[in-house]
Amino acid sequence: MTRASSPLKTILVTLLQEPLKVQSFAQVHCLLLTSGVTQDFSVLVMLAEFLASSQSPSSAYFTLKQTLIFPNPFLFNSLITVFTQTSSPQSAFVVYKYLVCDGFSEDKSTYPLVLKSCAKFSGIKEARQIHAAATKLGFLSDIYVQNALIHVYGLCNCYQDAGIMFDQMLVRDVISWSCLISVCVKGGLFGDALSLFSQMDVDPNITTLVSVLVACGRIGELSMGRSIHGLLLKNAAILGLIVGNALLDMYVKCESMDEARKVFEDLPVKDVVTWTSVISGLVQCKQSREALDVFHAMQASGMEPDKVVLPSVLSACASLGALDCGRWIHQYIEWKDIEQDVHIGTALVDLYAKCGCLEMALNVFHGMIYKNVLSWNALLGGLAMHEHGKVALSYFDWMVRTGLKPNDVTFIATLGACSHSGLVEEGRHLFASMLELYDVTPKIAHYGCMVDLLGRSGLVEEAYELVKTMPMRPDVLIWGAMLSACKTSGNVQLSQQIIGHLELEFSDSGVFVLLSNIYAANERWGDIPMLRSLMRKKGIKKEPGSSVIELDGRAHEFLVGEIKYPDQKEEILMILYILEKQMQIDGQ
DNA sequence: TGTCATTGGT
Repeated sequence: MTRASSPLKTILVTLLQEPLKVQSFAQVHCLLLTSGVTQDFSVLVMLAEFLASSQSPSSAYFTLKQTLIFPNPFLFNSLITVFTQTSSPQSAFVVYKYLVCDGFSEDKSTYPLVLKSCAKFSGIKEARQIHAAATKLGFLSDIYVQNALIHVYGLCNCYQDAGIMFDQMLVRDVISWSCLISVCVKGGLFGDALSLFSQMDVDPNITTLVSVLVACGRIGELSMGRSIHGLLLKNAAILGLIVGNALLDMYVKCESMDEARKVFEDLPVKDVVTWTSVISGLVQCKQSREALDVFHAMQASGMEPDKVVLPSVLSACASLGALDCGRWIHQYIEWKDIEQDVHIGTALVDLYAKCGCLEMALNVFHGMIYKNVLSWNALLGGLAMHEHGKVALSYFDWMVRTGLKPNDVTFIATLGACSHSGLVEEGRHLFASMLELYDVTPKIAHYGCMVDLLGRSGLVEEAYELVKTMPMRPDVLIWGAMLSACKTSGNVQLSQQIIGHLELEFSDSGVFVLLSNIYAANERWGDIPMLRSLMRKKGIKKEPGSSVIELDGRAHEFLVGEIKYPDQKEEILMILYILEKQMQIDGQ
């Protein structure tokens, strides 16, 4: 091959590395064509990469075609590869179409490459065309093509086609198995993924094990996750970052935080994914204070938070009422120009709503470009909590008008809003519409909302009728709501019936607090020691009440006894006070 | 020169 003079090549290579305007590229292209550099393969590869990253697929294809003396599949494959990596992977398929129309210059490597682009833009129609062409031209027997087809069919939710491809293969390698397992995981078919793993007749590789770990985490298969951990340790002394992160997240999802912490501490290198897994895990396990501590440690280590970790941190702030910390994060998002996607927006709405800043919650909510059901739920929950029943109902109507389908949480929030604002008729109507209009089957929590709504409005008998006709067994929350209703209306007789159920079935300290509340409201002081001895007999201990306050941006938890009157727990404290007093009287 | 892998909110 004739090599171009080295200085000219250097100049051209430099020019190709610059982001050029089309006009000046034309000049560079002239130089390329006239200098003989086009016979230098490495320059041609650079040209192909340059074209795909800066021009339309048609212009890139035809420019490359003009430049080549002999058509070369490798260079067209480079075009396809680079287009696949851009934000418009469809362009890769356009290049493939031109290749097919010209009737030359594709090879067997073209098929996996262009199928990968289809997987990226979910082009099932395009993938089927490629499948047909590969069959016709005899490329289907290539294991790379087969594996790529399994992948693309799986990602386009055509699991049956992926399975058929897999079954038709005469020889399957570890990639074939990994492809099918990973598409099962992506499609939420975690059980299928694990069953495929158990059927594997070749040794799994690291990638396979990562997919299997994800499946274990999602269905809480802790023991299998642990055995994969053992398998990994046998093969590598130190876990790589992706494998370590997958392992860590498996323990997190299985809520085995001690093991998760151990993996976390042993990881020699941590990235933002590592920190995110631990923080979101702690939030899910209701350890929000620890989550904020880890977040502060993450910042101290110099790791920059991103748009994925921040919703979890905001959620921790929301559940602790750590408004200052949440506000700081909101400012940080604006300062660092972090994309305010639907996750971040929803987490901010939730934070402000839970902390009682409804105006801010509404501001953020209305500023969101895209809202999903969870965004509306966060707002509705906030409105419910702060007794804006009518406003919540109008937002509910608005949500439905936008075409979004409410889910079960939407109804819990909206029924709760009715309950807190005493909107009985509206609540009844909403409850009836759940299944009828929105295809959402009422769960026990929805019955709980209705019992609460009716009970708070003094309709104890109607609430009890509803409990009796429920399609499921009433749980402790339902009876708790009934007892509260009895307390409000002073219906001791009905409460006795309910207590009968409770004494037999439940051992929850909250119910006993409610019971004592009823006795106290009816001045039945004599029954309280009976209650207390029943608690002792059933081995029930009252969990200490707790509250959290924020000081200098840090959340601090206080147990009962450490501070005198944590306002949120005032009612429980009062009851405990009554119980203690009664004990003192008994003792005298 | 081609096929498979990690983190998110009510």
